[in-house]
Parts: sequence; structure tokens; C-alpha cells
Amino acid sequence: MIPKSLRLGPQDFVESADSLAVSLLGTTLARRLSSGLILRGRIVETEAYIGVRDRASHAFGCRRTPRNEAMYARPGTAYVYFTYGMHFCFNVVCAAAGDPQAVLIRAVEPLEGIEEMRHLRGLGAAAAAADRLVASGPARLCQAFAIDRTLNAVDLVTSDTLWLEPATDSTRPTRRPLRTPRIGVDYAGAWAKRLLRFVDPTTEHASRSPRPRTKRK
DNA sequence: ATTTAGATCCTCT
DNA sequence: GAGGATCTAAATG
Repeated sequence: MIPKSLRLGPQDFVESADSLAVSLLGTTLARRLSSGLILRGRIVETEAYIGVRDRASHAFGCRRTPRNEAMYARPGTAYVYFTYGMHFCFNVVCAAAGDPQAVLIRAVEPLEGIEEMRHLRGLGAAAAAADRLVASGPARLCQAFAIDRTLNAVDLVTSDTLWLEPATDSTRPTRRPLRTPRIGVDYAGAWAKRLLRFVDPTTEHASRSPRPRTKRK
């Protein structure tokens, strides 16, 4: 018989963002659409936003606003925000309630429901777009999984529409993650340089080449 | 392969 | 009123 899917529980999110960002690599993001269809993707790229002293974080300086309120909620809460006039990004809140740390999920490798993901992304079902383009990048991922404002502040521990599943022997990364500076936070001064982006080095589904390759001749 | 410009609107100052 | 935890297509080397 097929074992019931396990999911990450409350204790799994009681961890600092830089630590959880690594732990989440190889776990599965799961989403149940209103149609009942289930989408799954293996998390391959994350970024840590490590709290009030992190200049790149929406919660820098303890700014607490209606937008980032979810960052102050229980560990295991979803923080979904809107940016650039057209995109959503999905974060997993962690550490302790009131300590606004979160992990931005930047890319997954589609495992289940990829045709629906392509549809949600507006990509032709036909071979045109590589699988790698379906959910690589925080906004692409949200589009592919139909994650929007309505999922902000959802409890990933109990929700039946959005949750996380533990890594298995077949999904767990086999090598230590690559660490790089975070993307798109150049305004954050010294914090822009911190190595708080983590990529599974075995994947081809990251939002950009994990290791900048020297030019081929 | 790398750079750019444009889309577009919410959030905070 | 400014700018952003982005993406895409088009232009350029």
C-alpha cells in the first residue's frame, strides 16, 4: 500500500533561516489546487533572510508593517508578497514567533503535475520550453504553483492547500550546497555580499547557473 | 552569451 | 512619489 505522505511539522521550522535554507534543499513543496490536482516540486534553491539586522530583509530594523506581518507569525507560516508590479514570492517563516526570519524558495524541480504548471505559466505543453524554465526563479515558481496573496500567512503545518514534505533517499541532495550571494539585493550594502543563497549543486533547475562556468571555446 | 528596457502596482516614506 | 527578494523579449557583442 502507498504510505501516507508525511509533511514537515511544527518543530521542523524552529531553526534559524540560514540553517533552514539548507535543510529545505531536497524537500518537496506540495500544493493542492481548487480542482483537487496536486502539484509537487523538489526544492533546489533557497535564500535566507535572517532577521531584523539583515539589511536585505523586509523586516530590517524591526519594521513591522501590514505587508510583512506574516514574518512575525509562528514558524512554519507562509509569507507571500507581491513585487515589481506583477510578481509574487513565497517564503517559509522560521526561527521563533516574533523573530522575523524567513527562507525564500527560489526554485523547484517539477516532480508531479508539470503539465498543469506549464499551463499556469502560460508555456506551451509542447516541447518548446525546457522543464528547467517551469519553476526556476521565485516568481516563476509562484506562477507555476498558483501561489498568490491568498496564501499569505497560511500555516504550512496544517494547510491542505500548501505544505512541505520531508526529503527522501531519492530526493535528498548528495552533495553539500553551493553558497552564493543573494540575488537582487545590491541595495543592502555589506549584506548583499553575505553567502545566504543556497543551491543544490546536482540540479539543473536552479534560477541561474549554480557555478558560473568559464567560457567554452 | 550578456545587456537592456519595459511591464506594472503595491507598499512605505 | 519612489522603488522593488522579477521576468521576458529584444538588441547587441
